[in-house]
Amino acid sequence: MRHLSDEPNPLGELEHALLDHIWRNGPCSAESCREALLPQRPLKDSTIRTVLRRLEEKGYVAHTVEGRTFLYQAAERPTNVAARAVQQIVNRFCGGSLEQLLVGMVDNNMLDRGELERLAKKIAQAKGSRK
Amino acid sequence: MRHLSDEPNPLGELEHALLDHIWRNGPCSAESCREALLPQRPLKDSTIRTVLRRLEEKGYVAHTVEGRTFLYQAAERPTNVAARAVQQIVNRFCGGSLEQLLVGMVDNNMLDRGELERLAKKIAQAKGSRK
DNA sequence: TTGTAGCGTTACTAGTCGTAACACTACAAT
DNA sequence: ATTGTAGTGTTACGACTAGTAACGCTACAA
Repeated sequence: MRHLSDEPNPLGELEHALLDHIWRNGPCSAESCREALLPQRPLKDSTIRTVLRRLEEKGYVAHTVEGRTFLYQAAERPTNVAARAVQQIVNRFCGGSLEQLLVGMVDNNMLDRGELERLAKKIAQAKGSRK
Repeated sequence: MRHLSDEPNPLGELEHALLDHIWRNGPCSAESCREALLPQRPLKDSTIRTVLRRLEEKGYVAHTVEGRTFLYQAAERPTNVAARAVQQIVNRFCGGSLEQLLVGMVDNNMLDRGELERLAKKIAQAKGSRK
């Protein structure tokens, strides 16, 4: 019983591996994806294609037709996907307060306060000069 | 085929609702949980108890016995759960770089650079005086 | 002594993900 | 012209998860 108000799509492990490959390598055919994963996971081509189609249904990738071949490319930058996922978490667990989340990360020694400060400065600067 | 290297447990919607209730209200019996959710979700008591047990299996809550009744209480603070979840996301999607994540959030207008800076200061300060 | 509150056990259902077989189509080489 | 094949679409099956719940057992209270 999936709810409509759910967040826009968790990724399975293989799905993630494929998406990741596309993120790293840019547009790929199903076959090239398969070859890339071969050492880790010897899978049939139909498997790869099924998963790629699912990734497309979920909106993570899109394909264009090149000759007879589908070229899959990422629909979004990974950091954007991550950002939205984090937003969900913040809403669910931190009452919408990003600050609380960051405090929690400090508590869990995932980043120390110094680093956080440094990051903030860096970003504030970079943002000024970028784009 | 669930993988062992998976993150330590996604929550379903009802699971989350119950956990959230416990977070807000402190230790509760199954029955009090059920009553609290009644308006939104009229569920049988056995349903509530099943989900609470699953939450316990997943490590989100623990129970103590009070007379004949189980009192469920949160095993962890929500911000800690959130922090770990975010860590997963950062690893998966941002190459482990929290900075990239934050940049993404700025790009998506989830927080502006000013706010980020302000947060960093606040946290750096609070951390000094707290605990 | 019996009703009932609260527990444990078990189960059904729908959905997701990993995995894949099979069938169809169009081009390429014989 | 025929056929191999690369690439596609369709369909499916098994494992697992989450929502939902029935049922049965036990101990206290009236």
